[in-house]
Amino acid sequence: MPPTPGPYHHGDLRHALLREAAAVLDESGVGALSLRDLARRAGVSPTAPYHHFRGRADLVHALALDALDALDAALAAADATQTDPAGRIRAQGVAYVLFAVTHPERFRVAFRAETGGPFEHLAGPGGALPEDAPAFRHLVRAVRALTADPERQVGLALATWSLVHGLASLLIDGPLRPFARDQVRGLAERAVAQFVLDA
Amino acid sequence: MPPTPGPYHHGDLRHALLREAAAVLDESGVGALSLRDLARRAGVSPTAPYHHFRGRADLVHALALDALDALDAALAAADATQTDPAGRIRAQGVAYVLFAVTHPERFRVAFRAETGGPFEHLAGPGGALPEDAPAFRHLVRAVRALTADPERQVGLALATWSLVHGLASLLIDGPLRPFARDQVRGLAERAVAQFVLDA
DNA sequence: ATCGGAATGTGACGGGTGCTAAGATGGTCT
DNA sequence: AGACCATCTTAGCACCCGTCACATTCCGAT
Repeated sequence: MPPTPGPYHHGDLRHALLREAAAVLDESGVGALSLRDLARRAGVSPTAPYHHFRGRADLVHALALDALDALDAALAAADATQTDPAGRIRAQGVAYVLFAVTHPERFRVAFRAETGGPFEHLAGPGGALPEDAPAFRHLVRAVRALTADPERQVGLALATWSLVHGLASLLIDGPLRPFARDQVRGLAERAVAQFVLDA
Repeated sequence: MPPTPGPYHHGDLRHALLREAAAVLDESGVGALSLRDLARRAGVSPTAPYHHFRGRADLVHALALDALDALDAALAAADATQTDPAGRIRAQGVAYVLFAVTHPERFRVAFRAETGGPFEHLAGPGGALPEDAPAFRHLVRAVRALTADPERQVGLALATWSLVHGLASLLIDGPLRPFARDQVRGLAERAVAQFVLDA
């Protein structure tokens, strides 16, 4: 007899799976995720997860959305610490990089298009800024407050986001990994400052 | 009888596997790579590849090195088209982004740390620029030619690389994907130009 | 030239995974 | 009470990775 067969219906399997998945993700990376393993951890049969996710890709997709939400929240919080537009942009940039360095796996999974990333729905006509993209909208608003010139708005927003995203990526995956955690803040601040010096 | 058993020794299996792998990578992504599948394509037994690669991760690592070499070559070529330092930096930036958009899977695999990326050996003490990092050294040289101030050298090199790397990543995986191919060049040029305006 | 080691290739095996199909169980609503 | 539906289970297929012992070929040393 199985030990503690437990109730036939788990009650909240989907969230339990997501919790376990987040733990595995943080400590072993997205490659270590396995529906069967998660089922095992949740004390449920190997194929039970398929009633809550269409497949592995769907589970990863859900994690990506969560990660993007977390990043979005961190940026919103950073944005709220400042009042002047330039300060808001700088704070968001630093927060962006710090989030990536603090939660590298979450950051990676948030921007992984392989399994149908979280930006599918944004396939609008090229040329326009994705104003409502999560983790981007706060930056757009701050830039709007900084300058009224639309041309400059697009350029500044795109450049700032690219800069911090690239810095974050290089710090996580690239040749900038050796940089210690406590240097990151200074690095990010200096990088972002190059843009918003002139209001 | 198996059709055309072929010679017992393939002769050049390692390179054959790498060629097939590159093809699979380009058209289906790194996730679709399988040693057994590659062996099948090369007309060889399922475990033959293990005599040329320690495992799947090793194969991916080799592909990453190749991809990084290709990027490095593209940057060197772009660098050579210009003579003045600012022009060299701009040309490299545009080439960087164009490479990523043209060969997204190669670009991705080049900067994938999950399976022990190609930047392992660069784990030097933090704070110093990785001068000899492939795909980075040409930029460092151009920056050196632009300004003599070491502080400014570091800032400019890091910021430029971060900018183009981030732009490339966002165009490939992120919310900037809808941007059409022919807009990319202009986007990259405008972004890079914001830095090297002042010599 | 031959002999023996090293490199390369083969087949079978254990452990793991994703995913589907068919049946069992338990809430829920009329 | 009865019927329905979501949830969970068992069984099974196909694929994969990596290791093992064994076969074949090449190549250099004697």
